[in-house]
Parts: sequence; structure tokens; C-alpha cells
Amino acid sequence: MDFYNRVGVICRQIPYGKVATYGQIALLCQKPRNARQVGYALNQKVDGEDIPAHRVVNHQGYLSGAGAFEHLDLQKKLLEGEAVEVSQEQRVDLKKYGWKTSLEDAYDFQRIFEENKI
DNA sequence: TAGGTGACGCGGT
DNA sequence: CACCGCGCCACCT
Repeated sequence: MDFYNRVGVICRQIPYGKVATYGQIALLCQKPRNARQVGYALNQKVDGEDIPAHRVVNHQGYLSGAGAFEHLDLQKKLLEGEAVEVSQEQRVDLKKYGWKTSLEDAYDFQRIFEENKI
């Protein structure tokens, strides 16, 4: 359960108009090998709340989770609504829209997790 | 308890 | 660019 909460915390920090990858989020969770679980966690939280799951794509920029949204095009529409270009094959340019995180960001999150005991 | 299943990632050819 | 294979791990049957 801890892991799911961490995923939620991190996703809410993804800037408007940017996208993050599953592996990147797993890394920020201090669980570098749990990329798959990130997708699983988001799937459980969908009917949840304010988690911008549409800003999460795979490491190639493809919207691999589009199928979990109400409508297959929903994730794409949401991103386009944030001025993020999405190709017809459901792909975004990570060079352009990727959320760049550093080691310091990871430390910041680590501190937040410790403070909140998650 | 054992095995199947993914909203994954990386390296190789 | 296109495959392919293997590693990974929490969650279900």
C-alpha cells in the first residue's frame, strides 16, 4: 500500500503539460524495478481522484495505458488539452514534453515519504 | 503453494 | 525502425 501512495504523491507533482515514464516514477519511489507496479497502482486509483494518470507514458513515449481510460482516446485528448502533441500512433515526444527529474528531486521525495511515513 | 499476468525497461540483432 | 528475449515483481486465481 505504501508504494501506491508514493505513486500518487509523485504523479501529482508532474507539471501541467509534461509527461513522466513508469520507470522514472518507480525510480522516484525508491523502487527502480517496480515500473510495472506503477501502472498497476494507477489502474487501481483511476476511479480514485485527482491523480493525473494521463501524464504517464512508457519509456518510448507511447500511451500504453490508454486502454484503461473510459474512452480509448481520452488520455490523448487530455494531453492535447494541455498542449502536448500526441501522434496518431499514440506517442508523445519525450525530448520535448518529458518531465526532467534529477537526483535532488529524488531526495526531496524521499524526505517527503519519510515525513509522511509512506 | 504455484503459476499466470501485466498501463514496464533494456540490451541485442 | 522492427523485432526479440529476458529480467522484474505485486496481484490475482
